[in-house]
Amino acid sequence: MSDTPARSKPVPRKAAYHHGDLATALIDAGEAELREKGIEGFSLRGVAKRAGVSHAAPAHHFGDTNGLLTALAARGFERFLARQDDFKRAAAPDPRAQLSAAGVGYVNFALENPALFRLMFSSDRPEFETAVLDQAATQGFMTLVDGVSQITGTDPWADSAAMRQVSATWAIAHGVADLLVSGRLKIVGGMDPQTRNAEIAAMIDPVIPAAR
Amino acid sequence: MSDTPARSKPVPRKAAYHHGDLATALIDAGEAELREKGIEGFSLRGVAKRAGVSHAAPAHHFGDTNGLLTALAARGFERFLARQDDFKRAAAPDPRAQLSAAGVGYVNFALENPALFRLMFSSDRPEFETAVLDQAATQGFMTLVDGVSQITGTDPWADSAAMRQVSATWAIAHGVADLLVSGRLKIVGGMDPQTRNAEIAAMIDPVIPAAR
DNA sequence: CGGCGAATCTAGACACTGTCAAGTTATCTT
DNA sequence: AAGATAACTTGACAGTGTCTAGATTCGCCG
Repeated sequence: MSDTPARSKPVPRKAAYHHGDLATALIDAGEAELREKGIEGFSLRGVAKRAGVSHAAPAHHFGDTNGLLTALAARGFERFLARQDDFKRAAAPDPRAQLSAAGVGYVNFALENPALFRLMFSSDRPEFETAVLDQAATQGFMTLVDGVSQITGTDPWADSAAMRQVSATWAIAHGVADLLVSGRLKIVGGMDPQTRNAEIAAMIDPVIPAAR
Repeated sequence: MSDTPARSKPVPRKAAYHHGDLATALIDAGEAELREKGIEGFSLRGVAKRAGVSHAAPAHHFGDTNGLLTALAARGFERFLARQDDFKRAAAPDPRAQLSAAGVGYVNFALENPALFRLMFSSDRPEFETAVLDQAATQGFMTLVDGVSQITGTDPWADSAAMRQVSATWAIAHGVADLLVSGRLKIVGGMDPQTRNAEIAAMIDPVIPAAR
């Protein structure tokens, strides 16, 4: 979406005063800061220092700290969906296997990006009303609704039992992810990745709706 | 536990300089601060101001901010378990109904104390190695293990399938709670309490193990 | 090609935060 | 009654987010 070679941005410079593409550089730096310090140690000045600019530079691109966190969360949701797609592609094509794979991808993303996951789901700081973030955050739910719909052959928006299955599927994946991120479920957390994913699937699968 | 009339504390004073029982007063103030400002707006100086003492007074009782948050989390877990017991007492005595009620209590506590719930499950700030907090946090898991054990007649510590059912039960309750707290699951969140609890139970119950 | 408006970034200041050190006041012990 | 100890205050320091004003560079229009 942002890879039009000319035009969009004047190609990153090595310039001194004008950075060239500071906005994305700040997002990169912010992601590193988040990963290393966690949400609760996240500092806007620290991000600026990482990017090699003055402490007030981020404000011009993101307004305030929450603005940058909003951008980070939006990018997080994109990667989140991409990670689920990774697991889907590696799974059998039938709808139940696809939904199960998405769930395992959900949990794996959380384990791979714990601080980002918390920013996306357990923080009040990102402004979720922002168009770009709201859309990114909603899209995952839409594909989930779609997945259940393909299995059951019903429209969850019109069938409250199907919508309940949507919620339950989401909840089991999210619950496993969040408990693992916060260091609970130590038994599962300590497994090697392969058997761990099998264990995760074994927890999720019973909740996934049966084919109609 | 702390209601021995004499001895334990010199009975709250109206004194000026020495507060009498500042430690619990700070926990009360801290809980109010947490409720109103959330974790991310929590300020130790704000807590001191609420309690009417100087900004450095809390340090003498709790060390640093994380020390107070640790105490808050510990008290949170006590209330958490008590709230689950409330729901258990109001439910049928058979083991499955008891476990289901505990799950609904789990979610209700989260909805009633969103910031405290996040402190307990989505924050790195409390020191979970602290004896009092570690014990309080572990106790819930123990009763959960016990509940599954009573239903299945097996010992989850010796039966990996039963332990998986423990994890899954925890995960579905936790997932529903966390998604509701963070404002996802708007459909469920918007219901009136009674039908909402029925909906929560309907999501949880299929995950609860069947009787042996 | 030159200059001018606008975008980009820096520098400084302010109020606020958590934490530390030193001093003050009350309680407890003997 | 006096000295020791615990409880609390005051002041200071570095770090934070955000605001303002100023400096630098880019892009465009002539």
